[in-house]
Amino acid sequence: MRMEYVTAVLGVVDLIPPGTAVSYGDVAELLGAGGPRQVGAVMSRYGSGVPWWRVLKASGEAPPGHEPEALRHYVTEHTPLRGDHERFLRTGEGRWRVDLGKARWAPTEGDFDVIDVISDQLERHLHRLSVADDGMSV
DNA sequence: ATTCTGACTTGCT
DNA sequence: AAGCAAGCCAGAA
Repeated sequence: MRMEYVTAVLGVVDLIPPGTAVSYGDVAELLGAGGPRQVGAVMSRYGSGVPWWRVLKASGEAPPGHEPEALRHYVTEHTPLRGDHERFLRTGEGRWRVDLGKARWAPTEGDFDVIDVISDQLERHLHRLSVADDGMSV
């Protein structure tokens, strides 16, 4: 995993405000690089320092293995939820999801400016690498 | 070069 | 609503 990609992803995740969330695929799209699985890989290994619970599956399911912890955050910051999360809190049973329809983060103009800078930097690095690769491959 | 793996997505039952 | 198969993207072995 290129560290430039990692920092780019984390940079975007840091912008996501409390009470909102986006899918892994959304982050990849905002970044204009990589795919959902790449973003997932970054969050899995390097996401501990950022609001990782605000990035989840497109279905609204919390990051695998971190449901309880994530749910505490959602309740605290009033993230729109669907399903019986109350029961999940009490008994650990029951299905629930973040209601991405309502919770999906809509970046402000300022956010987009920051995102543009981040993705531009990333693209420069990637481009430079591809040029280097071409030179070495012949 | 191949094959396997994974904090993914989408489309179809 | 829940499960499944394919597709997808990169990194690792």
